[in-house]
Amino acid sequence: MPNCFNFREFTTLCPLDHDTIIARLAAKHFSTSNERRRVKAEQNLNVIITATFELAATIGFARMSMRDLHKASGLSLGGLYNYFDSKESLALMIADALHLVAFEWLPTLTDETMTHEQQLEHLIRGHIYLSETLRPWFYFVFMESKNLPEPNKASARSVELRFQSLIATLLGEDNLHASHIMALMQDWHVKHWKYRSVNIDDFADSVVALSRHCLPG
Amino acid sequence: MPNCFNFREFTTLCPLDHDTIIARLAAKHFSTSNERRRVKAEQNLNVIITATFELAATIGFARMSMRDLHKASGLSLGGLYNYFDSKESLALMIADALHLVAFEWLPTLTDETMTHEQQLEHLIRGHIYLSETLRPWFYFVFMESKNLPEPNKASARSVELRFQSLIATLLGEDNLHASHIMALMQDWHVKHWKYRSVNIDDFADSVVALSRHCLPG
DNA sequence: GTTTATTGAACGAACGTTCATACTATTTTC
DNA sequence: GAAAATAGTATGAACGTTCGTTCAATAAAC
Repeated sequence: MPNCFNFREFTTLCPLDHDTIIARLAAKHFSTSNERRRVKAEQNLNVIITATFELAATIGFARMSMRDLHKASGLSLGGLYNYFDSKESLALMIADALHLVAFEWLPTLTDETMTHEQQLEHLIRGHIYLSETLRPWFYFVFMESKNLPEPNKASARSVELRFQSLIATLLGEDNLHASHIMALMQDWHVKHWKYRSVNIDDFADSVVALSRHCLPG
Repeated sequence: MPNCFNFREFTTLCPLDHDTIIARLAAKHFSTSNERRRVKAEQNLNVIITATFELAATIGFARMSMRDLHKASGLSLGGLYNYFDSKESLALMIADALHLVAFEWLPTLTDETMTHEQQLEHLIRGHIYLSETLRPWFYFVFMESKNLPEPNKASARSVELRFQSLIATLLGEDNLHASHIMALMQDWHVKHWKYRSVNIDDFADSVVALSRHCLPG
């Protein structure tokens, strides 16, 4: 694992975390105005989204009722609707926020001065470490995207395919191997119950090592 | 790919397919009695489960209403309840049937006379090919298990871990690499929209080749 | 004629959403 | 600086709909 970042180093170089995304969402939907109000809006948005993640992970987003969310967040039933237009739009807001923020930033981890092997390692570690920092977001989007309305489902797939193409290019346009690497990386958040006792750097090392066998030549 | 089965050969040697599982379910819930009735019960169970797979794949099982299922299956609203006790028990029936039938049979593909490398290949191809034959079952269980009641969720995880242990043993108790191989195999049904134009034997070849790098020594 | 299976209207509960009302800061008026 | 006016936010009872499920009535099978 020489000359590449580990998880600890990643957290210092990555500008994205849960609070950052919440702040951007709050800024987008509750434009400037008063400072005290902005802080309050951020707090409320935070508890709403955090509670949504917990409920969706245990009983599923579709089974989660607004009354569940009201009880879990502490906000009143009607008050929730100051932060989204409908239950469905809440899911869309979360999915859009992750896609915009995460998958625009990840490709900036590489540049053309690096070897393909180095770029591959940066993308893999970047993806795994970011999916740990934003694990509830990644898990929610993975699980709930499949029954979003068609345009949003298509957009989620296109985001995934775009990242996969990035990897495929490094492998000499080998999309099958690129799919394999995607599956390996995503397993960290999709099946996280398996990895409770696994160190994330060990996991990333292992995926990177396997991915080297996918390089051409 | 010498001395191991491909998908075509697999379909001739595997005793399990969609109709087999339906027949077992029908036999279990509609004991002997009349022959004509048994056939009718099998047909109805078939359309119910097939319609459930389609609806769950598009809008999700939780969003699927009994009226949706009634329209899609052609059975009356009340008539559905001759085949299960509640909506939830329908999901449980499907999950239990797959677990019982598939994961008890898969381990019979190997025996101790084979090398570890051969056993590994048999298990991997067996899993991938079976998940193709029973793709709607595998996809449904993968997607819906996570929000089943706790005992059933735990049982689904234990079934998965049991199969993973089988692989880990072949790798010298390397559970991390065994997890990787599970993730690679499952990608075939979890992200099948990616593999529309991929030949299943090519896919299995690729996973087997990667898995060889996980063998010790 | 008796048994078995099917039907869909009807039920109560729970759903997402709304809105008149109450509250709490901030601004304006004197 | 106190009082009044204004604007922004929070509340939860109430609304119409849809949900999973039941069951008296009906049809089919033996």
